[in-house]
Amino acid sequence: MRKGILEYCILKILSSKDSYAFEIIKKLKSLKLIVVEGTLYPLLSRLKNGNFLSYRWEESNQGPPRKYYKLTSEGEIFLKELDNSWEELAEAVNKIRAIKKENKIVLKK
Amino acid sequence: MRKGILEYCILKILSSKDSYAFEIIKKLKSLKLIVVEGTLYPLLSRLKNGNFLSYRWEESNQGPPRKYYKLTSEGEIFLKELDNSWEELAEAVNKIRAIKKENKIVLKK
DNA sequence: TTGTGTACTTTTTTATGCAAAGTACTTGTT
DNA sequence: AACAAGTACTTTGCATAAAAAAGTACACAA
Repeated sequence: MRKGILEYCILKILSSKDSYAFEIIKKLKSLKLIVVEGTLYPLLSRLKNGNFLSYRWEESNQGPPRKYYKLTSEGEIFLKELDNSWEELAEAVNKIRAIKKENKIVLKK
Repeated sequence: MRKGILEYCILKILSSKDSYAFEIIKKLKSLKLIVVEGTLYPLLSRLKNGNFLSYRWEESNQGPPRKYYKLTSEGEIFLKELDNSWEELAEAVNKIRAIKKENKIVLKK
């Protein structure tokens, strides 16, 4: 439904610190959000193609080079929109969660 | 991502009161969750085919007959699972929302 | 040299959600 | 009588998103 929750999480994480895919996956896992590579890499590419992210390569001393992603100014604006969407969604769902069970009328003998 | 938010909302609404599609749409709209028929009807069918819902027909005095959906016992169990999923998701997202922007070291002259 | 951990990429499948168009009943308006 | 508007359910077809799966490649340790 209101798509973009994962996108929102990724952008939010990147807004605090430039990061690369593998690190993002580890962070999400530590927060109990299972995300696999097959989901994250295409998502990052989409965000980059949409001009919400840019990247640079950096060497690593323990493995292959890393692609560090960074929010663009468009990305920051988009992040604010997603922030509002999340609040609206959470509010709506919480209202639904608060719905009381309707009392059925039970006829006494 | 963690699919099932709409499903969750529908089941939760039905758990409080048997209802029909048109009424559910109106309720969701009033909560600012835009849902259209093309989304809801197939979703209700899927839930029925999965044995989470059953239905009965009821005449209406102002329009065509209505299909009232009702949670099955399997549906109640599924609803509890979705309830947990939502809590986990909301908790994870809120943790991400709380991430502080990293201070960049600025060298003074 | 074999395995493990790191890291990115691509392809394929599945499911979700929406747009759009269609059927059909009731009530009110011209 | 004809038509529009509101109610109510159904189906089809498309676009996108997420997951599964398989692949490439580097570093290091046993």
